[in-house]
Amino acid sequence: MNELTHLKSAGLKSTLPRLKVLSLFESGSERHLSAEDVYKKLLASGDDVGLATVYRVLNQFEQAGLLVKHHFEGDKSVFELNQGDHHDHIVCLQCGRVEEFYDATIEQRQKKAAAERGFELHDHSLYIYANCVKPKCQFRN
Amino acid sequence: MNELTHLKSAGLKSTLPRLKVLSLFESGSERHLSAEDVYKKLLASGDDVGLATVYRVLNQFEQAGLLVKHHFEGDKSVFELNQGDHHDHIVCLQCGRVEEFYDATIEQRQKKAAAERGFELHDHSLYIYANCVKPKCQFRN
DNA sequence: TATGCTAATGCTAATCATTCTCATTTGTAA
DNA sequence: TTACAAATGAGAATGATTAGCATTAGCATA
Repeated sequence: MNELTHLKSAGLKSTLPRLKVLSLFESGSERHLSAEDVYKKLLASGDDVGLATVYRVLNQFEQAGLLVKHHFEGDKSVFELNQGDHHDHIVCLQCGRVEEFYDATIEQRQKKAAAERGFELHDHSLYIYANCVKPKCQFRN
Repeated sequence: MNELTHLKSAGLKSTLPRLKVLSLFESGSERHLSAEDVYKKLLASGDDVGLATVYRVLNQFEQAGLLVKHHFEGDKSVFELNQGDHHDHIVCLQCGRVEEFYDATIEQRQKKAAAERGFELHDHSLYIYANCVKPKCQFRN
């Protein structure tokens, strides 16, 4: 299933801005991008889409299930391609690097915690804030 | 250790706005309050402090370790008294009710997940979004 | 392939939470 | 009581995100 099909099946017209945003995520240079990031990257590559459009498209893609939105510490939200595999995130407080992880036990205990208290689990967000170490960590970007 | 001592040991002058904010949290009518909430409650009880002061005081209290700040889904942050016991939160998507829980296994697996990937865990945030059921849930407030 | 309609885009202005500025007021230590 | 730094209050400023609206571009049809 390619970009075009993705858009169609989400009931979205295949427009230039949408294709560009989508292929930016699929190019995979960086997995987690904010609206601002996307906007700048597109400008840098000569494609000029409006910032408002970027916001709109990102939200539509999230609704359509093509992207997932996250709120890391701080204010702005970031998006990543939805590849069907749920995972949580570890964020380096110094360099901002993000690593993904999945822990079946944690998932299961959450479900249990909710159930025991009479809640029907809908969703959850788990972010681990940490410091990564020498080779990988590029202090403050 | 009373309010005054708390403030002093945090290097904060004992001022009227600070005492009022602190006792609001200690009165315990509601555990999780946003800056706006605090502001309105103070106004309602005849104490008029500026909104800017509320924000300042809340942040100082957080730095001082008297309060803990959370970012539930949505935009505004909420604060709660820091009683030393770390816990996570389940938030009802319908009525907004918040319940706290602690799961040692989850805590431990998080530490493990970070360590295995070469991170030094500093902090984490875990929110479960769910729907609570009949008796307790007051749909949409 | 040309036409028309609706959805999409791109500005700019508006919102909302939060922070900053700065003149005025208030704790507090001498 | 005095003096001074720290704290407050009001409103302006900020930063991310959204809304409003005139213009443009997909896309289905003739």
